[in-house]
Amino acid sequence: MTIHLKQSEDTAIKACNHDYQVNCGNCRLNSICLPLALESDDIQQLDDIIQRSKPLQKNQHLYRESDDFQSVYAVRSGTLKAYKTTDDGREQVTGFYFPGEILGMDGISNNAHASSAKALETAAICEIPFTSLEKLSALMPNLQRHFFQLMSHEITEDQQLITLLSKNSADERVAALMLSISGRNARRKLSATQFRLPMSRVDIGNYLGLTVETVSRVFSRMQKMEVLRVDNKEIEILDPQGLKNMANLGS
Amino acid sequence: MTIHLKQSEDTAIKACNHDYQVNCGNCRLNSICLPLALESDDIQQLDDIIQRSKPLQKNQHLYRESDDFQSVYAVRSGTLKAYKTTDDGREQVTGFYFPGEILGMDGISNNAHASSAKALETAAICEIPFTSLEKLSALMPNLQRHFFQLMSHEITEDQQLITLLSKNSADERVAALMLSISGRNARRKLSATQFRLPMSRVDIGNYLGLTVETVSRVFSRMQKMEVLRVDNKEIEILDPQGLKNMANLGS
DNA sequence: TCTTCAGATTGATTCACATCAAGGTGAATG
DNA sequence: CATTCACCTTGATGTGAATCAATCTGAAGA
Repeated sequence: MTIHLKQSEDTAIKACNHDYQVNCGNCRLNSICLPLALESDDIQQLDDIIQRSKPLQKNQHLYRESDDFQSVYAVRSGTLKAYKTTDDGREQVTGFYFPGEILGMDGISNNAHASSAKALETAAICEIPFTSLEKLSALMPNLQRHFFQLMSHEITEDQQLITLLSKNSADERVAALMLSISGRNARRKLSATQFRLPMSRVDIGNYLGLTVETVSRVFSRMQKMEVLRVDNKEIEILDPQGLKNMANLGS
Repeated sequence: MTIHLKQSEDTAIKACNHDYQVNCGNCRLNSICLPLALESDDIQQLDDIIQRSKPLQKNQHLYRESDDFQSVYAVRSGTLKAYKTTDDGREQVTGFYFPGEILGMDGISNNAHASSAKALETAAICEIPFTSLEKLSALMPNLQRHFFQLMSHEITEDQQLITLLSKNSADERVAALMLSISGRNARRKLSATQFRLPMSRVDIGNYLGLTVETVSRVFSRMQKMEVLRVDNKEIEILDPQGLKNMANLGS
């Protein structure tokens, strides 16, 4: 069992429930989140525009496609998925967002959210009103730069996914996702080899352009090859190099 | 033959060869390009930071993956493709860029270009040094806003492509691309129904996650169904509604 | 004019993943 | 404690696009 791995984040959720005084300055994630590039007095100003409300429950929406765009959001704890609904009613998952990551930037272009975002588990969110962020950006070159970089990063991530969908096999896609989640855990000082997947097999398949059955078979195959240990949503990477080889991306 | 359709742009290329005094103020594309949101005296300031050099020849690179990031670029005439090279040497086309469109924004995130860009035909380019653009953006809220929107738009476009690759059949993908090109032509006041594809079948297939053979077969099928007339790179959309149905996106 | 060569088309065959179908598992609920 | 239901797994079969293999086309160059 890897319950203990989640402990630090669960604690964070509780802390936030009891203590609405959380701020960017003392946030455990400030080295990977928006404040990353700022001096402490600038952080204070950023902090002043950020709104923290009570946590989202599992399956609650943060925003819906075509909602008015007002804010971008930082994940403080929990995980969200972003998805678009196609005209024939099907769903396309466009991304998963972990603590320290920013979502909602696709809404800037049309002043309306281009996708929906819902919590995969209880999630605490920092809301950053966009007009305030714009004004602050004009005053703080580092913030402006950092936000440009965040958006650019989202573009490169999407391009990675495009390549994955267009060129890679089912095995490679799943391996790449596991490596991505592992890396994002490491960034937050959590285990890179043991973690709990916050999303269902359906979501994984949807995100990777595969069916549930295929995802399930890939996991079984990886387990047989002793690259991964899979126990429902608990994942242990047994052979990181093997997984990288399987992903067939970076050597 | 649809040679006359290209005439306005060919003329633009010649004008630019002979006349390096082109500027944003008198540019035919200023209503769809970066100056879009600006007053005329602001346009002048933007114009001052823009560098125009001699046109790129077919197959010349504008920048290469991992080149130092210095500038973003606006296409004044011609077409470019952006592509990434995967670690095993294969190529993934991530976008096509037509006149009035901005490319290079994926380089902001790491101060290095995340993809390469090469000209599919002779192309005139406006280079916009990014540090200058940043400074100007801090002074002109409209410019900052517009540039945020441009990046956000790139994100939503990439998400469209992700959905296309993940959910749609070969027929649907090709139909969607034809509609996209048609729409972008219309935006530039060119014919929405007759145009010349600037890219090869290989590039189309690569972009859409299909092989050349499949692309070719789809074109043949569309021709048989009298939705499209295809003569090598010359395309005529005979039945726009039929094409939309085929794309199976917006009703 | 003939040659060459890259790009495009068309047909035959194969294969990876989707689809269809049938259980299995475990957390939530009465 | 039994029931339900969402989620996951595994197996059998089908299929759309990839692959393999020719051939065609037209522009560029000798």
